[in-house]
Amino acid sequence: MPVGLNAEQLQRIDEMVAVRRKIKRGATLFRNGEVFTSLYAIRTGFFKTCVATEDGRDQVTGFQMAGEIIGLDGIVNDHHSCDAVALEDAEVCVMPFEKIEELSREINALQHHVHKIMSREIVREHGVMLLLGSMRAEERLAAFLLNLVQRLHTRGFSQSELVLRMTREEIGSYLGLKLETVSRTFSKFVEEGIVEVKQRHIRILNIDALKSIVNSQLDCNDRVTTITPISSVS
Amino acid sequence: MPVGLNAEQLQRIDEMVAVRRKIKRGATLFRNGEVFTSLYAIRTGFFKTCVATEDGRDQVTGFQMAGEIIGLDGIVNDHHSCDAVALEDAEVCVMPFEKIEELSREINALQHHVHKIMSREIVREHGVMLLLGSMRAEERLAAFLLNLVQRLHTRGFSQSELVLRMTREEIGSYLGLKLETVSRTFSKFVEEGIVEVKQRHIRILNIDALKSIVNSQLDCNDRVTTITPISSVS
DNA sequence: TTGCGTCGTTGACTTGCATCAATTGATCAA
DNA sequence: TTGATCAATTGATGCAAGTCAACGACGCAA
Repeated sequence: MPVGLNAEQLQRIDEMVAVRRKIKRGATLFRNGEVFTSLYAIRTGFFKTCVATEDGRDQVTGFQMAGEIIGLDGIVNDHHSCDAVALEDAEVCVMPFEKIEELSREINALQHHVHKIMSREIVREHGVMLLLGSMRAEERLAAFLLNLVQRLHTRGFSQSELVLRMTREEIGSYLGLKLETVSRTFSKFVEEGIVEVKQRHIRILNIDALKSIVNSQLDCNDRVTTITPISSVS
Repeated sequence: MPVGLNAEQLQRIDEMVAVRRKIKRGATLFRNGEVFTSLYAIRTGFFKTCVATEDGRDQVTGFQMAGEIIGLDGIVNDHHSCDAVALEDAEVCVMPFEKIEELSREINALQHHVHKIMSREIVREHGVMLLLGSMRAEERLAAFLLNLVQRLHTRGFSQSELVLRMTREEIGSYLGLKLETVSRTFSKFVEEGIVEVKQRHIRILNIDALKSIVNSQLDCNDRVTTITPISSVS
């Protein structure tokens, strides 16, 4: 991950991430309450993390894909405070946190890398708070799709097509909406010619329309005139 | 902060936090876009942090008080991604992040302490996501009050009385509600005898009622019968 | 004191999303 | 294939919170 390391340092990092673990679809990598020992780097597969209240409500706090780090929530109290569930068969690198701390005392680049990962997660969550606190259903779903497709694109996938690994209900939980609202909003986007939806297969037809939905509710009246000419509304 | 350090280590940490900075009420400690150099430990005063979209909406992401650390958002990109505004005259310790990294390579306890602080922030934000994603107005406000009073209590203040340092609008922004809704919800709590409200002075009359509001929407029908006998409804 | 600006409360009305419910489509095992 | 189960769509209806607006309370400066 970091660059500019010598052979010995690389070797030691390699050793740290040597242990792998496979998780079947539907199984949990860790659960709320379990003792925290390690962070996990996702090699393949797709996860959701979620927190729950006593009374059974739960909230998806994020979806994680290859290359992302999972388990940071466990550091504070030596116990995990959320569940990590595989949404498809997955494989992770197990990185014992004590090892990480030990190595990052010696390798400055690793130390800083770890700090960045945690800070990035904090900033990501700020974004989610903004979404949940001030956006309307359409904006939330548009932001969600843009975020997903962007992350997939950096991993070499298409900019315009994606396969959702999660149900409408899970999307809804993440976005603070009910599954029916998610479904209706998808349908609305389809009507407007912004996306094509075949079950979990999504094709983005007008990415600019999505972007303009996200960063302006002010434009909500402009939208029809701004977007319609571009999009393929019949 | 951490314990079990020798004299020399304590000395070096003391040096790191030696620089102070005063911020007047309404002034910013840092702003979105500014270069990140330091974390700040709040000595006195009260802050809010907020993020904004291009189109001018903004979202309060947290309220911070004495003893808490602010600025973690800046680590990822070497630039801050939110604003920190003093809600009352404040003083902070300026802790250059390079120094923190340097020292925490040598002092294990400090290293782990830093990791815990970041992890705690991540977990806190999970809680806010749960609040924003799945709670109703009353639950949000009750959770907010309980959280504030609990944090104040650990700082030696009353368990039942508090002075809000922020406006209804700022509370609303944090909770994903409009200021009118915050105001109405306060009024509702007053009617039910759960709190006393005189402008920003809040007295909690029935903390159990607040707690039961937070962790059950299931009980929403029980509530009247469960709570009324205890509370001082006239 | 007066006037002014900010903050807070309350009422009347609207609306976006939730809720409830029915139906269709997909997946999979027998 | 067939039934069973789960996921997704769509419609009808209700309600919590938003919006708009008026007013009151407080602090501050002239």
